[in-house]
Amino acid sequence: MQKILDLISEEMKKAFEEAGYDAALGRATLSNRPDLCEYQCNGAMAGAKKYHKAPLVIAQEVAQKLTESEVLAEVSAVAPGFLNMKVKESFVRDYLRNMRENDKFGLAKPEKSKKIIIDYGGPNVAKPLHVGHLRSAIIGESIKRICRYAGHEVIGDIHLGDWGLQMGLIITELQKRQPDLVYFDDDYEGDYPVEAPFTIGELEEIYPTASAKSKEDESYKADAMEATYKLQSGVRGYRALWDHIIAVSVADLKKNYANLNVEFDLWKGESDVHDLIPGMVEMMKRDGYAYESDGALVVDVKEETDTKEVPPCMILKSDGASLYNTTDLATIMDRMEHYCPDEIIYLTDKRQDLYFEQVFRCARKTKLVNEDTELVHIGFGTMNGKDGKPFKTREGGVMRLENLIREINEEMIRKIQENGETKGAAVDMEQAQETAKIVGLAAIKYGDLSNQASKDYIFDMDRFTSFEGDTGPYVLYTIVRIKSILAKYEEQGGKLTDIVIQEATSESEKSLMLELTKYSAMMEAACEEIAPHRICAYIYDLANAFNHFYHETKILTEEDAEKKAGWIALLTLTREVLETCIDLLGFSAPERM
RNA sequence: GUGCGUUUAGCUCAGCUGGAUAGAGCGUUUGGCUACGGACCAAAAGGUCGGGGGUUCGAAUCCUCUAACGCACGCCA
Repeated sequence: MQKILDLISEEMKKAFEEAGYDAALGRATLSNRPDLCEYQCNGAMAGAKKYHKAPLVIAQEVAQKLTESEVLAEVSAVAPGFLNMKVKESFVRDYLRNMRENDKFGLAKPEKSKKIIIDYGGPNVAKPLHVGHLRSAIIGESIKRICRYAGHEVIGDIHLGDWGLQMGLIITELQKRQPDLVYFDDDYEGDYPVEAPFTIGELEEIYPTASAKSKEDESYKADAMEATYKLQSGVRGYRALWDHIIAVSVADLKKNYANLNVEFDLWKGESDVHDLIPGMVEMMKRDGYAYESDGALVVDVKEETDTKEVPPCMILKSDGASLYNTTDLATIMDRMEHYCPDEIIYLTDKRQDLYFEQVFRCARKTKLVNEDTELVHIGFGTMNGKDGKPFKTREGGVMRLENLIREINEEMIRKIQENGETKGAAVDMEQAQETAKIVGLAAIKYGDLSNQASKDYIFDMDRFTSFEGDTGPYVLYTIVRIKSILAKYEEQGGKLTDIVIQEATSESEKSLMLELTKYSAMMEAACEEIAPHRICAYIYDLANAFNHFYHETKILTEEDAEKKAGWIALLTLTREVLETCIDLLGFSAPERM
């Protein structure tokens, strides 16, 4: 299905051509003066020089050709040469009817369906999630859903941090505390227990303790490095212990991500590519890419056209150990082999921009990726507190994600109760909690996604949880309101099937309809630019347009049955579009709130 | 030092790829509840788009210089 702007442009281009001008001048755009018109075309001004004619004359000639248009109701030429247009009610009606009948409201399929891997989340095992993980999860999940909806094959991979020194630290601390565990007995040959010798709570306490000790105590650190080495070289007991750590930690992570409505297709980690590293390093040396510099193994990634200094990409540290770069490169190799994606998208903090530039260049130079596989880094900004500095707890520590979510939920419950009380209705606590969870998540996600990902943003709990203004709860409220009307219509014996949208009979109705027609163009842009914030801006406008229409129109008491049914059809489409959009943002609407 | 990013209303942010009078929300002021959900709607006030120069019919948007702030620049991830 063609986008509405393309249809209007086509009409315009024909008119330009008929009037003897270049058709390309006929490109129509949305009006930026809604008080004057709905759409505009500035081609007459652009063509003035080429044709040595006053722009207004050109515009008038073109407008002349459109008096019989099926699409445009009004076309006027205005000084200095604008073409102002209004579209026909029947045209809009037909467009919306088509939207309802088409899959995805008529969104065109991509020219080529790509296979895309999205690498997001990136938590470390045995460490609690904190607010720093929030953006990667929220933005990554939304991008995954948008790309998938647009028609691409998308694989989301959590890319766990599960293989570094941190694992050695945990094992070391465990050994100090429980030296008698069979895992530490080198002579033990039997099966290891199925049950882990620790809980997630203990694990989360062990890591920071061990980390602190290793910073103060050299010999402790040496032990941890030794343990890391033994783990990585496959010592049985260490490996079994590691399995426990992963299992306990992953179970907890799954629970936490599920609460965020975030789902990964793959739970791979750094450990999965450990065995690939020696071969990869060998290849890089053999093919002459890697060389030794200051004891470390590096690959040059400078390019002639660089205006900045790009340091070489380090493959191995001077002690021979692998590092982040190494596992990332090996992961690329692994992904190429198993999935052969057209594109890999990484979501991390934007401070890692240069780092990814190096890794991508290195992967290309050493031919780890196909030439036509795109590597994309999407760097997001920092989540700041109201003071404009990185978000912290009141005490100044790192805020755990669970606590942040709990605070939001408590605030939501308070608001729901308040509302119930002012209405005089009894508040069902269980239902209130369920609703608070849904609305709270929308508040957090909308608050994040409505900003451009690459920018820092201020996390303002009061603002995000408000039901007024440009917020998640406001959008949900609008959806709930529509649902409520549709339910009443059915109660009154109306049917939601076999009804069709009619021509608009009021300004506010037409505005709502025109807002709906923008859907495809918005979605294409959101996907192409990988920009969830466009969806947020759109549903906010759409919700506003609906509320405006709603306020002016008595729907259920309308006596003309066809008109009433047309409105119900319009509401149904509005609801479907809104719900589709919020699903792509990663949240949903409750039945009541 | 080099590079990247940011700078738009009191605050938080948009600005659809160069168009007319730069838009929202919050906050402030004002009006609307005999309710299809007022958790809403309507209206007002509020801006030399960091600053200078340039490109052109026309610039928040493109080029250039400049300022402030943030970030990154080989053995962390």
